[in-house]
Amino acid sequence: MPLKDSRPPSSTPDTDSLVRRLAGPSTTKAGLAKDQTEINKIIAEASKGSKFYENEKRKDKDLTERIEKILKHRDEVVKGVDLAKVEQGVDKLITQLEAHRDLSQVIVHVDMDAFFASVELLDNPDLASKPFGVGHGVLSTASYEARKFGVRSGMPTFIARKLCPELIVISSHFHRYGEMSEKVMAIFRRYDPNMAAAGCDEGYLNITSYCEEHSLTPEECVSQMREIVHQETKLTVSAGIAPNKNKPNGQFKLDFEPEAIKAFMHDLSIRKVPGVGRVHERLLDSIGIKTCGDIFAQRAVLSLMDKEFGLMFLLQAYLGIASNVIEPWQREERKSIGAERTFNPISDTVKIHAKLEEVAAELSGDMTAGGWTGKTITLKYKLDTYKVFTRAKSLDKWVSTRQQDLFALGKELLKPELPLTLRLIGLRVTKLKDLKAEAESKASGIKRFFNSGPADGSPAKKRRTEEVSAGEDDLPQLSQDGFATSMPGYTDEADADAEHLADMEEQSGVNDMKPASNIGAAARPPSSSASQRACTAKPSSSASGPTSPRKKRISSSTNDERGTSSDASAPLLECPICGKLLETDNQGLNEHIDFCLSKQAIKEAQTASLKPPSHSGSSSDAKKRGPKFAPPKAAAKGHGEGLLKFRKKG
DNA sequence: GCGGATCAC
DNA sequence: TATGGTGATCCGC
Repeated sequence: MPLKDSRPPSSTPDTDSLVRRLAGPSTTKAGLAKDQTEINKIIAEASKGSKFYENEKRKDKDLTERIEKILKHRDEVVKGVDLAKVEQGVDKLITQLEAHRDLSQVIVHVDMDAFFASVELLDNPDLASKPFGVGHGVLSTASYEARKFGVRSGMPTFIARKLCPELIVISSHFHRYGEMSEKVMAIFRRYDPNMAAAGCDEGYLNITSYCEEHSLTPEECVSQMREIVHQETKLTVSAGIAPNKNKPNGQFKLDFEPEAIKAFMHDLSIRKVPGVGRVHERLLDSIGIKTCGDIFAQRAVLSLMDKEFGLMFLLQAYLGIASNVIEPWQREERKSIGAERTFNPISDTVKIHAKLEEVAAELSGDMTAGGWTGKTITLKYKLDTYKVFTRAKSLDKWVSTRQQDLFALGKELLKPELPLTLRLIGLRVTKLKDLKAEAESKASGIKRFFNSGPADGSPAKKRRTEEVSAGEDDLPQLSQDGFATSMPGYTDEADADAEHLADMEEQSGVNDMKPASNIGAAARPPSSSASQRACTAKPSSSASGPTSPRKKRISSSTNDERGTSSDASAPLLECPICGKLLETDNQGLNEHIDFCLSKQAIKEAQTASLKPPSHSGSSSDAKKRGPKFAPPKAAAKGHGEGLLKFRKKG
């Protein structure tokens, strides 16, 4: 496209939102320091004119238009409505949520500091105090020194060098990260055998039992744990007891008091709430919400526009309430398996097929090693313009795991799309079937079933049980030779630090980042992610105790049938959302609430307890169209590890 | 069931 | 020169 752009670079100044967008998703936020705007400008300048830049510009424009529509819709919806009355309804909901806050569990969010960079430092002390990054075309992490220049994970190296000319770029050593990750996770498991790993450098622990049994305060317990990690691995880890986390090498505990929690949330950027990314941040900003505290002031609008904003989700953020159930990720939870690869743009169909074949080979290997098959196959491709498309097909039978068959299916899906100029191609299989479980159950009468013991719903108790039966041997993978080429997720605390360090590098203890995750007794369910999957070498096994300890976790997702589980025993509690009486303990109730916060449930709760005057909208709302905005209700649970695998290079 | 979006890591 | 990979969820149709 020899298209010329006739305008001088300066004639069309980038909008603020575009400049920020170009800075990358990992710019967690926080009022950008002065430096940050300067840095963003440099990044935007370096990107200017590229296809990537044009694509970001397009997305930014789309979002801007979407926001305009939302505001218009808001003005319409608010018209003639008694907002005070709507607020009263929301206040009732808040009261109910508050009444069921569970502060009984001590949840810790642990996060290794600049993980990849720290491991590299162990192996090469010469790097100490030097600005360096790890990665190939894109950095997966940056040392603290490099972050001072604005270098972040996820940043292309050519831009990183513009920000920091002396930057040292070294390649990744995933095998090492995997080894170290295992060591650290093993230490965490001493404190909570049921911990949930979130990527290879993060995790959530419920230390309630450990503290009791060892007569330790949460702070003592976590200090000790961090010290042991340091002694045994020379790596530092930050931890947040309750809500936030601090780093580097910091530790923070929030008082387990509703008021303290709300005060903490009040000034916390909405962007730090798990589930709120760059897009939702802008949408919320458009109606005056920048911090969790702002949610309260806008509750009437949020209630009237629940569909767009997700009222219950935001109220929980405002209150600092979230799930406090920590469980290791389980194999049954897997929903898809796939592979994709980026390359320099290709138009030649023969060459595109060659790439597709490589991807098919990789997927085949992963499916075979993991013991998976499925019923639906999805082709994904990204044009050289960065626009992404998917094409799927569901079969009558299980997808073959053979490379040639996957390749053939991929070609079939791709055919009607050609000709194309692509920069990425991928394949994914969903509607999975677990071949290992099947083989196992056939072989022996495995009893992987829940002995549903309702009474022991408390995580604390579960913890004790621990039955780790280790079965699993899977192991696999092994990379042959390998060199890991794929970028394993960035992670490493991705972001934030850069900006914070810029203005607060000194004070090591305070800088929270991320999330408001485990507020109070609520920990953010570690989300899924396989992020640094490539890093752990032998994953599975150790990881979670395979045998599913049972317990079927509640999915919190949309419409599952509402638990009719009326087990016996336990007191009766009323769910604030659905009003249902449950025979369970507080913990069980919390789980139910998570689960209950589905679209349907929210709707019921609102009409039942809110009842906005005019806007009762019956059902006509449906057509209201409009941009959608519904953050994950309860956040997914995290996996963490079972899927780490080793990638090889091709 | 499909495709686009958004998000986490 | 040049901007990742894996997996999940939600929504509209």
